[in-house]
Amino acid sequence: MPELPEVETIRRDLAQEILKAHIISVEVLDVRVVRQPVQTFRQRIIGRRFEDVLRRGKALIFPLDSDEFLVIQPMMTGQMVFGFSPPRKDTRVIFRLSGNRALFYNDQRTFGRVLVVKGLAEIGYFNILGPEPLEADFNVTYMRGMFKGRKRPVKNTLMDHTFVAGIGNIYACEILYRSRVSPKRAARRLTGGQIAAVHKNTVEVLKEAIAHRGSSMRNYRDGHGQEGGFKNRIQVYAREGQPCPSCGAPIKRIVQAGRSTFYCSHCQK
DNA sequence: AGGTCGACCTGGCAGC
DNA sequence: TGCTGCCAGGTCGACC
Repeated sequence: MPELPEVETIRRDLAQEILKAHIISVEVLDVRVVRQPVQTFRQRIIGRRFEDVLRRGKALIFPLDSDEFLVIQPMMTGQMVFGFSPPRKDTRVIFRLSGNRALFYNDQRTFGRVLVVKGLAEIGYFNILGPEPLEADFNVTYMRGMFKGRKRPVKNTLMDHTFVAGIGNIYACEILYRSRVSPKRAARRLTGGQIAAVHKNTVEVLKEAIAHRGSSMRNYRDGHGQEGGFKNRIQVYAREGQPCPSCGAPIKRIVQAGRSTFYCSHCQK
């Protein structure tokens, strides 16, 4: 599901709609996504007001006027959609807001996590997460250090959120394609030039994907339920057998650490 | 200690 | 129209 560009798009959409909105009531339609006792969750969220909408890695953070935080990790298929629409089959939580508005947490596979915490440190994810790739501390020097001595493939390293936050399977594939670096190459075997290219393309691809409101391959929808436009700019992900945009050779699919990787074996070395 | 592998789930799609 | 098997934007604990 959503990687950094998608979660950032949702964040921006919701920030336009729900700031200062009061949560009138909450309907938990599927208790599995609420990662704390539902009674506790309801007590701590009902009557509160949204003060902001933040993002860290692939998680949405909603500071509340109680100084607590509503945290949502959409995982593979979670959506956070603002509107007036009726619930869907995969709607798991409905936040009823003032003005007859609502926020729908939809999640086909129910891997997502919804909960209220006093501090973000209560959630393990935030404690192990690496730097934000669009912040200044994620520079070439940092990337050199993160690849140094790593035997594992560069693709797996890029997707490891303890090294850098927010990069998932789609963007790892696209970043390496643009960098002309093989996903199978051991991270420690990248040349200085390749590291610089991967760093530059990480920043560029993520920024471009945000500008196009993310990639809707299957389930992803933005904060208004619309698809993202970056899907049309994807060059290798989920394109097995189709011609490489650069050389025309068929895009290959391999499996690395249990995840599909798409690349051009002719262009990426 | 670094790195990989199931488990967690529902549903769409290809093939028979 | 089924059925089966495979696949899917993530994370984490178990295990090598």
